[in-house]
Amino acid sequence: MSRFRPLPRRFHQRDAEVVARELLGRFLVRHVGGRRLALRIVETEAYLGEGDRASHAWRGVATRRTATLFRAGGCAYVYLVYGLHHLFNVVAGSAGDGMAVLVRAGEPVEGGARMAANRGVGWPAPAGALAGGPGKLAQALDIDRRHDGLDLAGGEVTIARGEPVEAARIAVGPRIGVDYAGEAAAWPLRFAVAGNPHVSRPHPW
DNA sequence: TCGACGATCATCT
DNA sequence: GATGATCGTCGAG
Repeated sequence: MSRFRPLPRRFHQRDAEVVARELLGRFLVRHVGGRRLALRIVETEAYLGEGDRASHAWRGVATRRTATLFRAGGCAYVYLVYGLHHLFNVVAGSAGDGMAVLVRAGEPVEGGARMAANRGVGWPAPAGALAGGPGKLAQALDIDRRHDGLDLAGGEVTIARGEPVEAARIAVGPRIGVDYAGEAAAWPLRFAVAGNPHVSRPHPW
């Protein structure tokens, strides 16, 4: 009996913006090598699919890389950026939507020492050093393209229940690193737990 | 087949 | 604030 109970698949099968808000405060749990690593999600971004130029799905058709992005909500979408970093997303919506939520930052709640080792930093680590950014988060949890397409309702990587964050405590702003996306770059689709020190950029709002 | 370019991070000035 | 690392993916030819 675990303190981490997975959320049902239908939790993720809603609009990406709703899922992005409601993922705050939940747990991202990784089972590896007989150990359990867990983060409390404190920062997310929504990618709306076709029509959202910042999304890998903006043209509306699946490519080799984006095939899992078009599946039904509740599975992982993991890819490599800049030839260096893996980014972990939760696929949202229904099959064909191409919607997803990028998990940008988390607060370590279990397995911190192991995450520090995965990251190559000392332990204890300062806030944000382990998972204060999407590339760091994936590295801390040893997540890479092997996990692309995995069901998040139970298995190596799961999203578990936690205390949802009330709307008044959610900071909203434009997404990071999508300046190329024209009008969509300014859309307020980045969500964070206001004032949380593990967020990927210090007091961005 | 080739060229351009990232949903980033660490390190430098 | 600026820059280099580093490679899979995609669209053009």
